[in-house]
Amino acid sequence: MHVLAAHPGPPLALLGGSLDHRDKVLGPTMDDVLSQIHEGFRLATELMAEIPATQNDPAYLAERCRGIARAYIDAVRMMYPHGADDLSPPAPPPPHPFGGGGDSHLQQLDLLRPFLGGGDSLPAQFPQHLGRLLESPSPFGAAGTSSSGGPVRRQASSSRSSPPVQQRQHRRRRESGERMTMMVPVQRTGNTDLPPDDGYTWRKYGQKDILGSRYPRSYYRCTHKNYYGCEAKKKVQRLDDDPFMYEVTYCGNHTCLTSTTPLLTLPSPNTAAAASTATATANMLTNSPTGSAAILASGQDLVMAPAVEHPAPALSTAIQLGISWMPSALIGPGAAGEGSSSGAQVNLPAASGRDTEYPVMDLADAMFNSGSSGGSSMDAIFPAHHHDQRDS
DNA sequence: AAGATTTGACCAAC
DNA sequence: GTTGGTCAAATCTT
Repeated sequence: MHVLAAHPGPPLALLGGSLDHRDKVLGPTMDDVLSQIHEGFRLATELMAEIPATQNDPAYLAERCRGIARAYIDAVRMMYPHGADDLSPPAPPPPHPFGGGGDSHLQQLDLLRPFLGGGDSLPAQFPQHLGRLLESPSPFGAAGTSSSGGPVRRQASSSRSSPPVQQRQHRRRRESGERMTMMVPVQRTGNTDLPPDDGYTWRKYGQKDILGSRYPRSYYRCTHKNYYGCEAKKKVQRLDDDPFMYEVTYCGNHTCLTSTTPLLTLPSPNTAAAASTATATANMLTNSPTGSAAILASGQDLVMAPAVEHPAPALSTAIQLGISWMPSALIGPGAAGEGSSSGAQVNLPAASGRDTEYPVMDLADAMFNSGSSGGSSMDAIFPAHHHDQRDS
């Protein structure tokens, strides 16, 4: 369903003209394009098989990623050999009310770049603002949002009594440490009051009405705080002027290895359900709470926020996160069907027994299909997933 | 029963 | 004094 070849209709047409037409002008054939995409997939598959043995060799992995990137970019060039204009659909779909749309193709490529290697792999016709966006290194890490369980309603307890002040622990405020803010769209389906999932497990520990803000701010800390001493926290606040967007501020690093969980998803028939996940994941791909830069999405454009000074996490984490865009089938069956917010465990791929039904074709499909239905094509890359937060 | 959420209170930074 | 971040008992969900 997500295979490019299975989408001869509107999606490809949105790419600036049918390939059939291009064929008539001596351009590459559709078979050529598909072959190129298959090549990218083949390379990606090889890489996945090699990861267990090469995960400690970033140089090698980077080069392999570049090779994969080149394959897909070549596919793009086959379809758009004439420059930047060809990268944009002739009639871009209207922006999605939840923040998607617009330059989705470019954004998708852009968001992938940190994984794809050096800048020389990208088409020269990339818009300048995207180029600037891509200049910063790509820290891996996670960010996110999600809390387990749905909203709970109860009567305020008036009988509660506070403990003596002497028993209160010292509380710090306004930590000056690392922090990163990003804008994340709300979930398009289901309970849109829930902030999007980011793959980590969070526990809400507070909510506060913020002066001048219509919506309260929620405070989360890592679920694994007690077990691993993980000090990662985040604040989630809905924007006044854009109720469909959350401002998520991450503070601290995740030190809980078990929760460095990328969004691992299986393709879902309901691809539109993954808008927030897609964005959250996309943000993960380019940022991290410990990263060097933060992306703030303003409208449809991603805007780079001032960098923060933190090293990228361990390579193992990077790999885990890095493969989140990879064919879900390569990531192992355990990655699918998790609960509703986060906590999926990474299952690094076993070289055998893979189901290659959805792989990079999904990626290519999403890259090349803007979707006239209005949904972000990133959905196809990061389909809806539901995993249970409660992991402890 | 265990774990997560809600929510008023506390407290430090402005 | 105000505000934002955190605590922790009560409550809810699984």
